[in-house]
Formats: sequence, C-alpha cells, structure tokens
Amino acid sequence: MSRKRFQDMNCGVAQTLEQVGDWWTLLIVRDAFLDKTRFSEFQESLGIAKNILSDRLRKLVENGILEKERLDEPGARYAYRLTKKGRDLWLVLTAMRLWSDRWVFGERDVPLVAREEDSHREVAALLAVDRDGDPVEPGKLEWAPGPAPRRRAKRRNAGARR
Amino acid sequence: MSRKRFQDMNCGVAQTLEQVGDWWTLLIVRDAFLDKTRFSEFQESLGIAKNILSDRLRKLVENGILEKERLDEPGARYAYRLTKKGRDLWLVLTAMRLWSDRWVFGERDVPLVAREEDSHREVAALLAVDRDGDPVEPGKLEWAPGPAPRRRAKRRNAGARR
DNA sequence: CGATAAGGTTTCGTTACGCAACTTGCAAAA
DNA sequence: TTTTGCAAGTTGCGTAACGAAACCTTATCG
Repeated sequence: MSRKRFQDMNCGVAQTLEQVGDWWTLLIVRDAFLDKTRFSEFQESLGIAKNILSDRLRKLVENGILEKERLDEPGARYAYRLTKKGRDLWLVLTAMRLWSDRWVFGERDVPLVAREEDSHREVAALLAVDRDGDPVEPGKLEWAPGPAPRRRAKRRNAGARR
Repeated sequence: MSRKRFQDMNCGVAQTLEQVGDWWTLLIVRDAFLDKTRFSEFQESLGIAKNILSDRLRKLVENGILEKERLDEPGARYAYRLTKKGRDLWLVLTAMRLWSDRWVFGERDVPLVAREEDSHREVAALLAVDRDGDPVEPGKLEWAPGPAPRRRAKRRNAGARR
C-alpha cells in the first residue's frame, strides 16, 4: 500500500516526476538556482520542516541533481549545489513560471526571472524547435503515444549522462 | 497540521505546483493530451485508485484545466477535456519529457512525442527567447529573484485568462 | 424485472507530512 | 577547560493524504 511509483512507466513525464515530483522538491531546486546552498537557507526560505528538507536533499543528492560539499568555513558546514543534471531543470522551471505568469498571476509580477548574464535580456517565452532547429508551430501540435522506435539524430551535446 | 500550501508564495513555480503539483495530476493531464477523456480511461491507463482520480479530476476542473462535459452517448457518461489553460501546460510536459530523455532514459525511447500536425516534425528541443523573439543563450543564464516590477510588453496572445 | 456497466463514494488501513524537541559536531567565548 | 552557540540534522508523535476494496447510484440492455 505504499505510494505508487512511476518507475516502470515508460514515459518521460513520469520519470521526471519520480525524481522531482515530490511536494517540495522543485521549490528546493528553484532555491538552488537562486544561489542558496545551505540547509538553513532552504529551510528559512521555504518554511519547510527540517526532517522533510533533510529527506528531500538526500534524495536530490542520490539522484544526482544536487551535490553535497563539505565546507571548511566557520559557521558553514555543507553546501548543496546543482549538478549539470540539476541545472538542466531550468527549462522545466521556466515553463512552469511562464505558465503561471499567464494563467495564475495575470497582471501581477513574478519574482523569478531568467535572463542572459551579459545583456540582462529576460527569457520571455520558450520556442519549440525540431531537430534541425527550425521552429514548430505550437498551435498545431499533436501528441503521439509510443513506444515509437526512433533514433535521436545528432545530439548537440553528446555524453548525456553526467 | 495540514499540508503546507504554496498559495501565498509569490513565485510562479510555487503557483504552478499548487495547481498541478500533486503526485498524479500531471500524469492525468498528460493522458488528456493523449486524447483520453473518460474516467475509466484515465483509471486503466494510470492504475490510479478511483477515489484519488475522482479527487484530482474535480480539482483540475475547479482550476479550469479540464472541463467536464456530459455526453449523450449510450452508456451515458462524461468527458474530461483540456481547456486552453490546460493545453498551455504542454510546455511544462515537454520540458519534463526532454529532461528525462537526456538524464533518465539515456538511449531508450520515450513514448510521448509532440509533433506538428501537418509535417509530423517532432519537437526536439525548447529554445528560450526574449520578448522580441530573439534567442537567449541557455548556457549564460542567471536567475534573478524578485519582486521585479516589470511591465510585460506586448504579448503575442492578449486576453490571457480564458 | 434483473443484469451489467460507468462513474463515482465510503470505509478503513498505511504512508507521508508537519511540528517540536532532542542530538551531534565544531568553533568561539568565558 | 567549561560553556555557549550555531548548523545540520534525527526522533517521536499526531494529523492529513493516499491506496485498495467494497459499496452505491444512475442508466442501458435484455
């Protein structure tokens, strides 16, 4: 009678939820993007119970989304930092932010903004492109179920795992 | 001692999680994208308990992500369909799918594919653009906390709510 | 009328969450 | 050297959410 797991579902959404689908997890990741690194920083920022935070951080480290580093500084024991895998979640966070921007906040301002370091240009939208980089019309999308045996052609970034 | 709510957090990620952050909710939305409309279809597809499914469907309808329609067909039943707000979640699902494609599945195939209706070109990546539509370098992003009083300039699609 | 099916609701046991109190490790103050 | 103090947890306990199965309701079919 334990909580159902999504491990065996052959679906990317389910697999992602398996790793970051817990109630607090994505907010911890969001805070990590905001350069929070310490246990107490997450705790104060989120108002999360310490045992829950402890558990979520452990799972995030286990899943390779955060890495735990021991610090020598006085007053600071550990630092939790995003790995490459963790930083790659920015698209998920951005998609959620943009959705809420439109459907929840309405005209209110949102506090988390992604922007280019140099120009400070903000990410205002996400654009879907095919494997050649050509835009795909969002209004004319259909979803196809699988399993579709397809070869992923030439990935820009090889060496995906770690 | 109820579960902590994210309502009051002035953060788009939190607001989105408040509506679709429950354990099963995004999988129900995914199934809705796959043209499932009936209670029993969701139930069989997901293996979710009926009371949980009932509760999640109700909340999704309350939040305007699904709409419940009474059908006249024999066997008289209901259909749950995505609203515009619900269909707008495709970016979130796609971002999650692409992430798992890279970090979970590795070389395995994924079963949920978004593609253009006419050309059948698949969405292979999401591209961040600024408000002028110019691409923003993903590698050089920084995250800024708010609240940043910014005016959202000329949205492509006005009339956001409904 | 009885059987069957969709779409739930109820009941009940287990798991997860939330809170407070306690523990541990280290470092600086007294 | 003892004490204080903070970071980073762990433990115990009560409540809320979840999961499975049984039950209910409405409608159709024979």
